[in-house]
Amino acid sequence: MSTNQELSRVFDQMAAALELLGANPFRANSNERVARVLRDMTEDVRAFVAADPETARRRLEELTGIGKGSAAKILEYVETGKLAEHEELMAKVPRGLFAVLEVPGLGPKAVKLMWDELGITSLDELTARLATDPQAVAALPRMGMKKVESIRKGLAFSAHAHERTPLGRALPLALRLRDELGAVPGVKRVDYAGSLRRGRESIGDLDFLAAGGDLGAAAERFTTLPEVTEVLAHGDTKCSVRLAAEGVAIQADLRLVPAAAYGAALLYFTGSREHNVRLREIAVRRGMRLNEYGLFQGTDERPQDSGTTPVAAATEEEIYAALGLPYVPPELREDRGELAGVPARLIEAGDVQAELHAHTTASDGKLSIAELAAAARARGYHTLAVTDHSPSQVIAGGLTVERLLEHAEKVRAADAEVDGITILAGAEVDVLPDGRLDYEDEVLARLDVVVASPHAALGQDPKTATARLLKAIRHPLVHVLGHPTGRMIGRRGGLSPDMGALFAAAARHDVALELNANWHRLDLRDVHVRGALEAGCKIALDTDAHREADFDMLVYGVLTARRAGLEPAACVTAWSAEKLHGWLRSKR
DNA sequence: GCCGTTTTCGGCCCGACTGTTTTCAGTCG
Repeated sequence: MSTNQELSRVFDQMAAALELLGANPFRANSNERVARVLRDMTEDVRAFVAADPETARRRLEELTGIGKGSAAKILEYVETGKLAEHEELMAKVPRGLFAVLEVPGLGPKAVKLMWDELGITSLDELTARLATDPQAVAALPRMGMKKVESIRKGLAFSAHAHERTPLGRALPLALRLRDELGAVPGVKRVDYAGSLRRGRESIGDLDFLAAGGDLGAAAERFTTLPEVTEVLAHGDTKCSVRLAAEGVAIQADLRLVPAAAYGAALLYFTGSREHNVRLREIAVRRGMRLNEYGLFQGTDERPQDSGTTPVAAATEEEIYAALGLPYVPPELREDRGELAGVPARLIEAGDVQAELHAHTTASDGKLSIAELAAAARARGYHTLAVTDHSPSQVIAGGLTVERLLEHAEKVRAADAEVDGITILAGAEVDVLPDGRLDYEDEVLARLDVVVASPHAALGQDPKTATARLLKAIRHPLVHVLGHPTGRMIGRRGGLSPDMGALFAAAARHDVALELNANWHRLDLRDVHVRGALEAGCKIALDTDAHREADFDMLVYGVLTARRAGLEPAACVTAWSAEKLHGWLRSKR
């Protein structure tokens, strides 16, 4: 685990402990915020504290959400490996209570009450007490048998409560359901919102929003879809169901909203929660009130109930404008400083014109050179690099030097034959555990494109991993560092190198960092792409295609890239043929 | 604990829903 991850856990634990001890809730909240800022940071705190502690302290204090107190705590933890306040708090709160706090329906007040009055300090103790003596729990203030029942249900559900669905499974399902709902007569508009609309790499549940005439029909359709396994709620303005389809089990909500307030509702249900909080704070400062019904003049409670006409409500754009803010695309709504300014134009799928990372049947792909080229050309690409695996990838059919050179000949022959696209001879060469590459330099020099990627020894410690990847970046024949961490979402964490050092080296040596669009990977991840851009790096948005349908993975990479603020100019695969080819040749 | 284009002190987003209540606290998103 990186130091940033360790620290964000420390602050999260302090926040939970403060809640359980009944401290000032705003103090607990600010610890949570520090945890989030640390999670989103692209730089390794350990590295920049080591470089110069006083500069580090000043730069930490400049971050919104981190003040003098928290900055000092971060330094204390990095320099000594522990934090006195954290240890004091952990000594006061039994460890098992943190798991109890995770049970849906149980919050800090109820957990503290059961701890104080009944001595319950773990999930096991809670389960046992509910089995043997539910009346004792029901008799506590503001409890009752219904509350006991809901805790029982929450306990049964809590093992799965935090499971998230990968973006690549959630998006196709959501698109299909959106189209089904949109086809219901009377429905004028349907969108998915929530973390899916923001393009997060994994999704908690699906949120749909509908407006139009007969919304009862939309609700009826939604709750009787063939994928529905359970209807959780079916009201006038909201329906909730559980869905199972294509290996995905997920909760989905449909909200029915009036067309006049569609933008306010879309803004509200898209989130993130933290972004919405910032917007409402700005509204209050300007003497207005923002909720899911609109932006209202004045700060009265529930202005929508008194028939007040909102200042803005129909579209998201007019709400941002009325707040005096730039329109923020959904992917950037994470309270990571987006209200201070957004990129002029985020990258779109249509901007991508080249694929620099793709495999054929020569290694582990499913397409011939000609088929791969046809698939790339069909998507309007001007350039395709054929980059099969190197010898260390035995399972993937990595090519020996002899086979590689033969393969490159065939690629060049295909390039001469096929019109409308340039086919380049390349390789995805392994970055070996010690940072050497899997082909000799004289072999690499004969290729048009070299993508260097780590595949093995992904459990290396951060220091070794940093040295390994730096060596690959400094190699003069490398164009792209492929899926730099090697992580697989939900399966393995991959390498945790010092990203700041990688970004600085990649910028200096003119190596593009890959954003691998395959939804199992999304590597680099969003915050790392952002860090890379801040350091002046180029990004190669690639699909790592092994079969035709893999080209469609681009959409996941684009969403991730947009979350990082990527503009077309910084993306080598969005460049014109002339510019891209010139850059590739500059390394030969 | 953090923050400031009204503030360095006194605030800190907003509404729905549930279950417990005679007016509202707790939880959730």
